[in-house]
Amino acid sequence: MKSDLEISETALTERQKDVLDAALALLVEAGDKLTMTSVARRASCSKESLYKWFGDRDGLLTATVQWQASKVRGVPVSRDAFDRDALIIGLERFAADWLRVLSGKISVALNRVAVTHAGTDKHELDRDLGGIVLENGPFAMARRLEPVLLLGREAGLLKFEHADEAFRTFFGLVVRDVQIRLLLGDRYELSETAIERDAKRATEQFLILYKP
Amino acid sequence: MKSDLEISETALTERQKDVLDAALALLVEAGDKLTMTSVARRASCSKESLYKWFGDRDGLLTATVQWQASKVRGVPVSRDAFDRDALIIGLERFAADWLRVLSGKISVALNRVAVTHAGTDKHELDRDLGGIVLENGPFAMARRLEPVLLLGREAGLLKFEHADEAFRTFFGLVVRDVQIRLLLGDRYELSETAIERDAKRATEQFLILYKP
DNA sequence: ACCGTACCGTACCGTACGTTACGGTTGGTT
DNA sequence: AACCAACCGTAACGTACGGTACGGTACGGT
Repeated sequence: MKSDLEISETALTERQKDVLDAALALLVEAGDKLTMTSVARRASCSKESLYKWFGDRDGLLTATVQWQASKVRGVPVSRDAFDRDALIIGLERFAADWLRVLSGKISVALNRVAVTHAGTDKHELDRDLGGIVLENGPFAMARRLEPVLLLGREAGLLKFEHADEAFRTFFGLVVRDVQIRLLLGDRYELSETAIERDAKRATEQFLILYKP
Repeated sequence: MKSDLEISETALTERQKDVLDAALALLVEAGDKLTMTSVARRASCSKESLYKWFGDRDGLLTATVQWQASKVRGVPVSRDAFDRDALIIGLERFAADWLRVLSGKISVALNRVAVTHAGTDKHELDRDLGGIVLENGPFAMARRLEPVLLLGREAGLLKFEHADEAFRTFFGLVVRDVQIRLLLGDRYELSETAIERDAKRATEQFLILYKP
């Protein structure tokens, strides 16, 4: 191993990453009917290795979700030159990024399996798919957006009491019924132009609601 | 049979309704790990009857979802004396009703199983759980809200181009991240006062965005 | 009294899949 | 060369569960 300094970290070998990518692809194609055998076959590895590396089926699913989550890290926002245009650009980019992720096949598949799992007890085990998705989805978005909102307020461009409330309203304006419709299997293509249009609209509406 | 005139209709006997209520309760408790045997035991009926009445497991699930859907019919809005207050009352009541339903255990359980099902191919079979939930959830809400919005515009209280777009914004302002968080298993209690507060807030925000 | 219908309870079957076990191959170390 | 660890492929095991079959009971009609 190269750097084993982290405390209790992933430390995935390349081989294991390949396996997780295979599992991810399978999850997108086949949903939760993904089977250990199918993953082994797809990744050209033995089931024994799967069990050695990931413990059991849940461990594999968890590792897969975390692996995908580790791939989508957001980009921060620079603090200097923060004026109204910068705020608008920032919000629009957030909204568009979010819609793009949300409507992607991978996100839909992952959210589906996490929702499915959230129904079957055995929560609290910190290996909790729903928690992981929540943590890397809405919550991560909130954390990333919060500094932007605070900067906006600091600069006198926004007015709100709690950043959390403001974020959740922005979330609603951006996502609307898109996610639930996709999760429920509604055919719903979101073109790039539609995404950008929606991002602009949500941002405009947000600015109206939270203008000083 | 009493009246076999309908083409392909529900025509549930009382006994069958009892069974579906049992299935519903089980679905709330156990999620999708509901098994034919458990339903039979809970409802004190034989598996043979389950298969005779509902065909197979999917048929039972579909019937259960439809049965629940048939129970929550909305109340219409009267057309006369439609002023600004009536509009506000109407919107707030819609929002509060919706939040109440949405955050209920039954709704969460049903949406979970529908999302799970939406991942497993065999769509398009018109016996489509996702479609049913969508139809009786967001789409039904849209149909119920549309006349209110149109009345509001007619009365010069609202300004919008497409009622659908306006509805979806209202949806976003009301639901925000509540539903996805609940579906993903986030502990999130929504008290009655919180519901009413949120309904008011969403309505206010909506009126600001769509004022003439 | 006899029969048909509808139903309950339960035993049973087939299969899919999670999990384990094992024999064989490869590649690096001594 | 000998050895060992890691891994592949596959066969096998156990079980949960969807689906079916069948015997037994209650009841209304004739």
